[in-house]
Formats: sequence, C-alpha cells, structure tokens
Amino acid sequence: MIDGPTKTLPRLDESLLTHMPPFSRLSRERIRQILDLASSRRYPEGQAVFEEGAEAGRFFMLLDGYIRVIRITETGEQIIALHIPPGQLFGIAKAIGRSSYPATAVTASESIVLSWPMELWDSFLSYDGFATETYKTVGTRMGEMNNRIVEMATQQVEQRVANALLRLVNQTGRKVEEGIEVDFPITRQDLSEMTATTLHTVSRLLSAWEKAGMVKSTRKHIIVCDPHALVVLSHHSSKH
Amino acid sequence: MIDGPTKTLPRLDESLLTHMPPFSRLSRERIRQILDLASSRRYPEGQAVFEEGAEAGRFFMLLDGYIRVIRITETGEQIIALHIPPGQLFGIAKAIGRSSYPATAVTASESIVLSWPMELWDSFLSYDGFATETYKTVGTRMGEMNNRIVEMATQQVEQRVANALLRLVNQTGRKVEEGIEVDFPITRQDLSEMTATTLHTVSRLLSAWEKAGMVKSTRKHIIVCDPHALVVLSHHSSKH
DNA sequence: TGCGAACTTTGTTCTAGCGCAAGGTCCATC
DNA sequence: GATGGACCTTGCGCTAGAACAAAGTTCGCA
Repeated sequence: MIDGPTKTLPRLDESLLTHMPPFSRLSRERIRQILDLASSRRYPEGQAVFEEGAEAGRFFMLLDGYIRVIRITETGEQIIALHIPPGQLFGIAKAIGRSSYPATAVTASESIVLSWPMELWDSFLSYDGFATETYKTVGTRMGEMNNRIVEMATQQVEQRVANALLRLVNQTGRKVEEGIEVDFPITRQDLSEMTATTLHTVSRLLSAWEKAGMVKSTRKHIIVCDPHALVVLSHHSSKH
Repeated sequence: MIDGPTKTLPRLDESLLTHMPPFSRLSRERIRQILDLASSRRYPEGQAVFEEGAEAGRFFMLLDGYIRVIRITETGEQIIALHIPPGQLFGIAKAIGRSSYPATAVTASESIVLSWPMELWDSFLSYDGFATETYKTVGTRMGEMNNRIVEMATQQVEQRVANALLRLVNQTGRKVEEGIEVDFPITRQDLSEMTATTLHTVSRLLSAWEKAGMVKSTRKHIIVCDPHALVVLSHHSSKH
C-alpha cells in the first residue's frame, strides 16, 4: 500500500468471486465470509499497489483493470515482467515461500483490487480448489518467464516485439471494428520495456507494420488488424 | 526415464536425507519409509533424466552430481535455464500445477538421483516442512529466472558471462589451489547457452580474462582466481 | 487558446558482438 | 601412434539495432 489507508467500497456482491477460478468451488456463504474479510480499493492508472522488496503484508486479487509487474535495475532501467488480467491473484509471496514482494506491481489502467492480510493465507489454502488454482497460476507465470528467456536468447527484436504484441492481444485484447485492440493504454516505451529494446526501434517497427496494414496505432492505443501476419513474422527463423 | 527400468542401488542409508532441507524435520523412521518408497539411480554425464513435455510420472531429488535444466527451440537451439546442485528436488511439476515436465533435465556430471512416483506427491506435502521448503525452492528458482531476464534485458555480453560464471562458482564452486573451480565439466558452448551469446565470444572473453589473471581455464574446466575482479566487471554500468 | 509535458516519428551515425573461416589442441579408441 | 571427433582460439567483415539528434503530434490544463 503506497498511499493512505485502504478504503472500502460499498458492500461487495458475492457474484464478484463466484466465477474466479480460485474461489469457484466455494459455497456462497464461504464467499460471503471471504469478502467480509477483504478490503477493496480503486487505483487510478499508473499507481503502485506494492513495491519490490517491501514486506508482503497482504495478498491481492484483481477484479477489474490491468496490473503491470515491473522490476527496476540499480541503474534505474525499468523492465516489465508481466501483465496480469482481471480474475487473477497477485502479490502472493507466500505461495513461493517469500516474505517480501519480488517485484513492483503498478496499475496499467484504472483498477479495482481486493486484498487480504497475508496472515489469512494459510487458511485460504485449505479452501477447496484454492491451492490448486494458485499453484497453477504460479506455474503458468513461471512458464511465461521461461518462454521469455528463450525468446530473448534466440529471437531478433522484430520477432520479440511481434510476440509481445500477440500475447497482449491474446490475453487482454478487446474486439473492435478494425481488429483486436490492447485493452489498456500502452506506449512504445512500454513495449520496449517488455522486449528489451528501445522505444525508437518499437516505433519504427509499428510504423512499418502499419504501412503493411497489419496494425493501426494511435497515441497509447494499438489495434492488431492482421494477427496472422504477425504470427508469420514472429516465426521467422532467428538465424539469418 | 529415458532408458530402461530404474535400478536400485544397495540399501540406502537414512543419513542421506536427514540433512536435506525438505526432509530435515522428519523422524528417522519416517525417512526410512520414504527411502523405502524411493528408486535410486546413477546417471552418467550428459544423460537426460526427463524430457520437456513428457508426462510427469515421477519427482526427483539430486543426491550427488549436477543437473542442467535446458530448453530447446523449434529451430533446435538449446538454452540452459538453470543448474541444480545436490540436495535439491527437481521435476516437481505438481508443485506448479503441471502434469508434464516444463523443461528437460540432463546430468552435467555423473549423478545419483532418487525418485518417487508422482502419486506420492500429495502425501509428501503433508510431511512437516516439506511443502514449505518446496515452495521456497520454487520461489528461489523463479527469482533466478527473473534476474536472468533483467540481466539479459539490460547487460552487455561481458557482464552476463561474468555474472553467469560467478553464479556457477558461488553455487557449485570447489576450492582448489589457484582459486575456485566450477565443479563439473563445462564448455564454452555451455556458457554461451547460459548467457545468450556465441561460443566464440565466450572464448574471447575467457582468453582476455586469463590474460588479465582473473581466471584459468583448460578444456572443460574453469577456475576463477580473482572473483572480485569479475564482480567489478559484472557491475560495470550497462549503458556505456 | 496557448503552454508544456508526454508521447511519437524519422533520419543519421556508430559499434558490440555475430557470422564465417581457418587452424590448433586435446583425448578416446582402435 | 594415428585417426577422428570434440573442443578451443583467433582474425576479419558485416549488420542489427542502439545511441544520438531533432521535430512533429496529441492532450490536459491554466
């Protein structure tokens, strides 16, 4: 929690959680209990929910919006590790045996977040399906990191950016007239921090793709018109 | 399991496990039970213990030797994700909610490995301290992957190789006369697969470092003579 | 309605480190 | 003790993409 005490929004409805995988096997009453223990809070875009290294006092579930998980190097460079879509738990340090948060979480768009004190973690683990879903989430994120490493090790910048963009529209895409749009504001700089390149190179690539009719972009908005073409690009052999 | 049925070595002594963190809180009798359920096996250097994507039928503990965790791209390039030292669990797909192994495990040197059928996983979780230690291991590995991503995104090749080498001697180093030696056979190619570069560049770097008296290396063996100098190198600001 | 900050584009220069090539050395094995 | 395979070294040219530079655009806000 970066600024001020947690505010509580108007009484939360059980339906908020009934379809979230970690809770989907629980009774309405149990969910009521869980909600009564939760704090909920709205964060404006760009606000930190917690910071890397801070003591992990609470764990979180994203109800609406998007969370960007970032790390900062000693030299001040930022790199974006992950985007989290609504319905997922985050800040679950206890699930990986840590007592501090391993990265910083910032809202990528206006977001609604539930949170609970970490002391409740062990009791949550006993809820039917909760542990399983949690560890699945951990596994998925590990897989994503792993893939990212392989990508960075073997692919050219163009492939990496194409992949990153495809991942964004797959995971967080919203259908619009001309194609699929990334569902939160995203800058060239952001994309470059996801792909270990510079905003200049990303800008050039997007320009080229736009010329080729594969994407359309305006300030902070990117629409993918021809996902297939991007897939083809992203599969172009790395060597030569 | 790549080739043939699991052989069982002569009866295992309880002392093998009493000092391994996941088991260290258990009674001698409990450890006896656990050992009686285990298969043990010796693998020669360079042998696969399991392959990425295969059904995760067993989980493993490394008693002696070193395991290299690798991934292979569609285009056949190999990248080394991790080295596992003795005393650690591996192939624990269930801990991250997976039913298949997410990567291939190969012995980096001759190794002794215990394994159990994955059906026993849930019962192991109930042993005092086992779950905690397991999730700590998962957390540590995630942290390492995370650091690797940051490194690859922000550091020059020279820094990355220096870091990789430092990590190797820290985690698996053996004290020798002239300094600290990596405890298993390792080629320039291996180092390049750990750092996303080419064997040529690694060779050049090692040559330069040897000239500067920081390392000594022979075929498949690397001794770090002056770790501090490497640390200095590895901290050199990425941006020029 | 005009100012400034944040974001984007595009051109030019420069270099880290890859690709390619060739040769050297070590080691197992017959 | 010689043959072949695995491993290592070194030189050279080239290029992807970073760094540098400068302008253009969009938008919130006074």
